[in-house]
Amino acid sequence: MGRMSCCEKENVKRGQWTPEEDNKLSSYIAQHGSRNWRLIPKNAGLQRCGKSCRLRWTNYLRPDLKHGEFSEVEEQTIIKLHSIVGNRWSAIAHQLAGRTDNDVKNHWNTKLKKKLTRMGIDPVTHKPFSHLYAEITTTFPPVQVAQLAEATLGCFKDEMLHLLTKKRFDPHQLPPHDGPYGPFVDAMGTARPLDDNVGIHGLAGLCGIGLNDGDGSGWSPSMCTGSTCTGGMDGRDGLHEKGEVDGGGEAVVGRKDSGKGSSVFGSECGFWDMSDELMNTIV
DNA sequence: AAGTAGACCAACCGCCGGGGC
DNA sequence: AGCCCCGGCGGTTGGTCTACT
Repeated sequence: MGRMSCCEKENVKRGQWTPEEDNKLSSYIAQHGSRNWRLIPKNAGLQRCGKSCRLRWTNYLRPDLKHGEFSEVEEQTIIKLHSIVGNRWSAIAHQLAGRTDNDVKNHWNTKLKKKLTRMGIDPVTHKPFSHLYAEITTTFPPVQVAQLAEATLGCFKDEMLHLLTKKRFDPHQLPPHDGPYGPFVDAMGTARPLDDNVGIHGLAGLCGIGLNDGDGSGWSPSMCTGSTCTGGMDGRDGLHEKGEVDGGGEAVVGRKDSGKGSSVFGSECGFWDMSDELMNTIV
């Protein structure tokens, strides 16, 4: 039995905020500040939980917020920062005056992810799909390539299927290998044997797809969120959050302790050129 | 005109870390 | 040291709007 959420403890209202509630909250905070969110709804005469008030204030009512469309510059900034810090929306939002983490997250999920996909770039790894395709076809036998293609349905199916139908797997082009299909060459160019529990899952992480262990029957497009790898890795943001691959390259994207980044994408993808100054402010 | 699907976004949920006791 | 509360965060949900059939 878990602890009740703050909104369950009291008889509080939920759902959309009314203009009167907004007025009450805004005027209370203007007078008394925003310390102690637990007391604010009580003192302001609101039947809301403190958490809901805080969210309403930080995401909508704060006077310094921008509410309009994201500019091209803002979008570029989000993409660049996401390529470095991953889904750390608050860190990204701090670099954008007047934008909240919720704004950034929503904009990423609804617009930018699709934009990158249309450009042929995997929004999870920020690598071109062609790069991923090369990794797939030089690493896996045809059966697994087909499975990957199937698992990719629902994620980036158009891009991947196009690529996967252009070239077939050629076992003779495999590099020398230690494991059943040779070492898994990850995003960092680091060779990993498949039996170290990273191989196919690592690739799945690169593709943003989820995989099951076992007989292969668990392949399912529904497992794929498009932005996170929900199977086989850490279930959250596998490659990013865990820093699965050591050595300090793309795979450190999103690591909270990452101290690198400015040149991370520049050489491999010819992609982003993040200034160290900007990096230092967010990492 | 009605129904449906997809896009968008505000709000909620659950987890985590920090601080106070 | 352990517990509790609070605030912050990222992921997810659900309502509304719009475009399409």
